[in-house]
Parts: sequence; C-alpha cells; structure tokens
Amino acid sequence: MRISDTRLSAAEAARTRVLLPLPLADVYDYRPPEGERVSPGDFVRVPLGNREVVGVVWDAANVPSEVPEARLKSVIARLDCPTMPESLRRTIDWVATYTLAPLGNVLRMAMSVPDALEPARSRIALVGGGAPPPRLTEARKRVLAVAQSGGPRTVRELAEEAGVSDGVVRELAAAGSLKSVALPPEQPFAAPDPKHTGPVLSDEQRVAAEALVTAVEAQQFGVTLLEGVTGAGKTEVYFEAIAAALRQGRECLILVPEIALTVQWFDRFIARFGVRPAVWHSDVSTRERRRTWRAIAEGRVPVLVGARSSLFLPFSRLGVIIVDEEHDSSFKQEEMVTYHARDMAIVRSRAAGCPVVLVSATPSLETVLNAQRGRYRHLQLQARHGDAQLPAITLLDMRREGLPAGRWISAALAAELKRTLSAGEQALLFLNRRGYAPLTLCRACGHRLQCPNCQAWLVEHRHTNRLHCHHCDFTSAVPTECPSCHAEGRFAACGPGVERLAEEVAALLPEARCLVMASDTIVGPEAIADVIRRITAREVDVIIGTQIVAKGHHFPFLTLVGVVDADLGLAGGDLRAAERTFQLLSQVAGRAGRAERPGQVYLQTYMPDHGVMAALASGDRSRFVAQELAARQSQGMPPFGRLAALIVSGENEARVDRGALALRQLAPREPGVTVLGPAPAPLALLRGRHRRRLLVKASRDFPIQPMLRAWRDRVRLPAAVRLQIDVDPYSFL
DNA sequence: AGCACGCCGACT
DNA sequence: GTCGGCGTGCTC
Repeated sequence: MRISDTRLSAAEAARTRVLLPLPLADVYDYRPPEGERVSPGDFVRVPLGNREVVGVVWDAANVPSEVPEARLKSVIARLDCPTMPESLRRTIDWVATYTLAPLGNVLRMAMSVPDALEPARSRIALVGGGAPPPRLTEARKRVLAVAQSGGPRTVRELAEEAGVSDGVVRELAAAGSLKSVALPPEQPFAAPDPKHTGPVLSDEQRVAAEALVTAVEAQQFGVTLLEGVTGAGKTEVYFEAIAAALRQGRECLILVPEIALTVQWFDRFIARFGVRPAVWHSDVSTRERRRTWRAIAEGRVPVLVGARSSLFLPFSRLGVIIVDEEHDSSFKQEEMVTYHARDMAIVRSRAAGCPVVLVSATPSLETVLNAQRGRYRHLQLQARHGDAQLPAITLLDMRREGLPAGRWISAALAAELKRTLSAGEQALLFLNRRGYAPLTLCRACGHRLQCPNCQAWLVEHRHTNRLHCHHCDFTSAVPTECPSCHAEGRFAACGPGVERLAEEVAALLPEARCLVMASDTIVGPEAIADVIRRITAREVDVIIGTQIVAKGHHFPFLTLVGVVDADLGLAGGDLRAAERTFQLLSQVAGRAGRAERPGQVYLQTYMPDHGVMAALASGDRSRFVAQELAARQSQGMPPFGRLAALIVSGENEARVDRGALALRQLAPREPGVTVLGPAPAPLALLRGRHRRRLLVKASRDFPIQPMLRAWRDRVRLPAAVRLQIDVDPYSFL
C-alpha cells in the first residue's frame, strides 16, 4: 500500500502540469526543467510544436494523464516573475467550469500582458537629432520622423510606431542617427493614505461604513449589498472599506463599468486618499499596462480601479473587492469567455478570503433576491446627501400629444425646456439612439438601407456624413440614389437619433447652446473630461445624450431631464427589458438636481400605465421589484430559474440550420430541464454569420454545466459551424 | 492561437 | 510543371 503510494507520487513528480494560454480545455504534461524546482503558479517557458510559449504550472495532480512518458518534452525554464496567486488560479478554474470555456482561454485573460512576464528591459531610450545616416531608406526615414516627434522611446516602441523591425532602429542607433538617453526608473505607484482626509459622513453613512470596515477587518469572505439612491453617498461609504483594507496592508480592487471611470470619481478618490489609484481599462496604453501588471504581481499596487478585466489581475493580498454599479449589464462579457464580472468578483473574493461589496442604486434582481434570502448582508442608505431632494418624475402621455411627423419633443417638455433655460439652468434630453435616424428608407419603393453583414438597419450619422452599422464595423457613404429602384433623392429618415433631436432643439430654441453626447461623437477619456468641464463651466445649455450621460457625472446646474422615448428599451422580448429600463431611467433621472436645486424629470411615453413607468413616477421601486420578482418566479425565469443560450452560427445558412436541428435532436431529456428552439437568434445575421439559438431553462438548483458539457460533447457539428454556449445570458441580442 | 499539412487555380 | 490560397487538425 505504502509502496504503491510512493511510486505514484514519484511518477507524478516526473510530470509538470502546464496550462497554456491557448484554446485548450486541459493542461499539457512536461518533464520538469533541469536542476530547477517548479511549483503551481510558476510561469514557465515550454516547447510547443516548433515554437515556445509561456504557460503556468497548474495544480492538476489529481487529473491522470494518458500521454506516454516518451512524448513528453521538458520545461525550458521558469520565468523570473512572481508566481500567479492561488486565488487567481482558483478563479480561472471556476470561470472555465462555470462558463464551459476552454481553461486555456480563461488563462489568456489573466496573461493579457505577456511582456510583463519578462524581466524589465534596460531602461535605455532613443531620441532623434543625431547625424543623418549614410543611406536614407524609406524605413529609416519613418523611424527618424517618429523619433523626431515625442519624447524618448525604447527600440521596440520606436520600431512599433514606425512599422519597421527592431533591426532598422538598432542600425540607426549604431550609426549615431539616434542618440541614447537613460530613462528615469519606472515610477512606483503612489500609496493612497487612509488618513489623508478623515471621512465626513452622515449618521446613516457612518453606520454603513462601520459595517463594511468590520467586514474588511474580519478578513473573511462575505457579500454585502450597499444600496442607496443616486446622491446618497455610496462612494464615500465604500471608500471607508478601502481605507480599512489599506490600514491592514491589503489590496483593494474596485470594478466599475468602463464609462463610469469619470474625472469626478477620481476627484473624490483623490480628496479622500490624496493620490490617484492605479487604473485598468481598454484605453490604458501598452506601456502603462505592463508597468501596472508587473507592479500588481510584485504586490506594489494598493488600490486599482478598473473595468471587468481587472478581475484577472495577479493580486495576492486582496482585502476587499468593490463592484460599483453592480447591476450594469456591461459587466457581462459576451466574447470568447462569456462571464459576468459581478459574479466572478464574488468567486475571486471567496478564493481570496476577503469581503466583496456590491454597490447600486438599483440592484439587479439576482442580487436583491440573494439579499432577501439572507445570503448577502444588506446595507441601505435612504437619504440623499446634504439638502438635495430626489427629482420629481412626471409622465407625459404621448398618445395625447399628436405630434406632427418629424417632431419628438412634446409641447409640455418644450415649455419646461424654455423655462429651465430662461432661469439660467441646464437641461438634458436623453435618447438612447446614436446618429441622425435609426432607419433610412426610399420613399419611391420602400427599400430600407440595411447592413450587408448583419440583420440591422444602417444608421445615418450626419457628423461623419456616412451610414454606420451599429453591430459590425461596416460603414458606407450615404448613397444618392436608391440601390433598389435607382430613384434619386427620395430617401426619408425615419425616427429620431440624438443628432436629429439636436436639430429640433435648435429650431425650438435658436439661442440655446446644444451639445450632443454619444459614444461616437465623444471618444476617449480626455474628450469626456473636456465635455464635462464645458458643461460644469456652463458653456452648454442643453445636453442631448445617449446612455453615456447616465453614468457617474453630476452637473450642479442641471435641473431638467427629459427622456424623449421612455419606451425604447421595452420593445422586443428581452427578459430583463423592464428591469433594465427602470435602472437606466432612474439613473438618468438622478442627473437632475443634485446640488441644492430641485430637479424635474419628464418621461415621454406611449405606455403610461406600464409597470415601469408607474414605478418611476411614484418612486416606488420596492413595489416594482416585488412585481418583477413575482413575474419571474411564475415563469421560472432568473433569478428563480437558470438559463443557458446555445448559439449555432456560420456563413452557410443551410448548414447552420442543419447544425441547430442536429443539436436539438440530441438535447437532454431530463425532468426540470426545458429546451426551446432552435429559432433565429435576435440578430439572425451578424458580421456575415447566420445565427440560430436554442434556449435551455432549468430550475435554480439544477447543475446545468455537466448537462451542457455532455450535450456539447455528443454533438458532432460540421466544420465552419460554431457552437457558442452562454450560461446566464444577459443580452438576448 | 500558431503552424504544418493538404489539395485545387494562375504564374515563372 | 510550381507558388499559393485557406480549410482542417494538432500541439504535452
């Protein structure tokens, strides 16, 4: 007995399990490196085929392997880089099991900065201004031009920017055309000071803050929901959880929806802690990413605020994770690995043994139910901070308006706009539609301008004077004649977009200074910051915006919010349409009257009796939540039941249909599991691929993943037809 | 993800 | 007659 155990472990010791950042479901076995001991979490370089890749030694000792000893290659070396923390490895395992994604694909999200694994390169940089080179080739010219503009950069950076190989740059340096300068050592991350400014909290805030501080000091996993209306001061409350973690020398991770990373949020953080936190989102430069990733791996980043992908950063001493705007649907990743960052934040906290705080004015029904059932601690802030009042919400029944064609602002809203502007205050018109008009059609033949790759209309954008598809990157010039009947100049714009609304406002209020805010007109954090500054400086009277105005900003002189089409989000059969509309519109409404001025909110609706509208007008969120929960329960829908979507897609429509039917044939027949479809997915053609969807419904406690895995494994789909599984689908598009 | 292997069209 | 397209399959 004892002998065979020893033999087994000796055999195991001869294999190193390595997970590679490739779409592989399992670890690969290697022989341990010569004269070096590696252990789980170590980054290692291994041979794969005829190339070398970097992977992570994985704890998979219990998984037997059938790969014969003779086929094993040896680990080349362990990288000189801190070990991947255990809590991150367990999170990766968990995400892969839960989402059915290949384990290696999940690892890839945690190895998004391969550069950071290599030791820091010498801090030598090059600048232009040297002697002209003996021969001036095209490549050399480009490098010199790039070097001439901007500060000192490394060989790699110059080569990348000029689009040449490293060799060209090195030759120029050797010839003396580029001069080398020493770069200052990499800037360390400033330490936020928990004592910088003592908290200034109301009684109510203090009670909530103390509860969070206690939870952080206990250094144990637990979920807390921090709920409070816009302006109740939730941010200042969770800052105290961060302060507590900092006092213990632990790290803090704050997850926010990408567009909520506002100047105003940073100002508040700096006011409390004295310095900026580290940041992580898609706009962070390659260089800054490397510096940040490496510093986190070395335990030198006390606080980081970031988008959902920051969940996969190598923190090793997490003291608290905050999920701000926890209800926000942008936490759900839809590509590659379909995970929900809020749920995975809970997984990571559990693995790290630290508390997690979910923050929202309008928590998701999933979170509400967990709080109701006592699985989460529930902290509530009732009052708005200071003297600010919640804005009054009025419904405008558009059925009675009889607006002429091409007009969307009711007489009542127009009157309020005029009144607001003449009082010297600002107004926001909210319309969640980019561009000029959502649909353009030919008046001669009825032809509608449609994307060639997607089942979607092309949207006219007048500021670029082009047609855009909002689902793929297709754009084209606005045609002069109808592609179908060749009639000239017979196009008609149908429906409003923010650009068209701006025209209407200009006609209504010729003196008003309008600003259109949409993700395509205001690109990047600097542009947003500039726009915020102009609004705060009262250089703008009317803001016309899509949902990018809904998050995080507050404008002291904004007292009127008009929602042009409150019903927009309710169309279509989306499970969460009502919940999301309520969340979005309350968030937009919260923009009004945050300072000492009371705010007014008008919702233009054709459905004033709809539960969402009634709840918004009465301010009775709890009744709406109760109704919505009851409806979900009666249908066995989330959060009471579980859903998974299976999307079959491919370029050949007939093959996709056949694939979807084959999948359906092999569907599991188990009590408590319902399979619906296949049906055309809501976007039946997306980026040139036809899509069919099957929907699996199961009870809440049904282990859905093993069933889905078994199902997927017994289906043999033709090549060129792909199956994508989305556990807990959010967008039904 | 890469990269090789493999089987059908336009070129030295 | 070869170069090369990208479909398919494998990497411990």
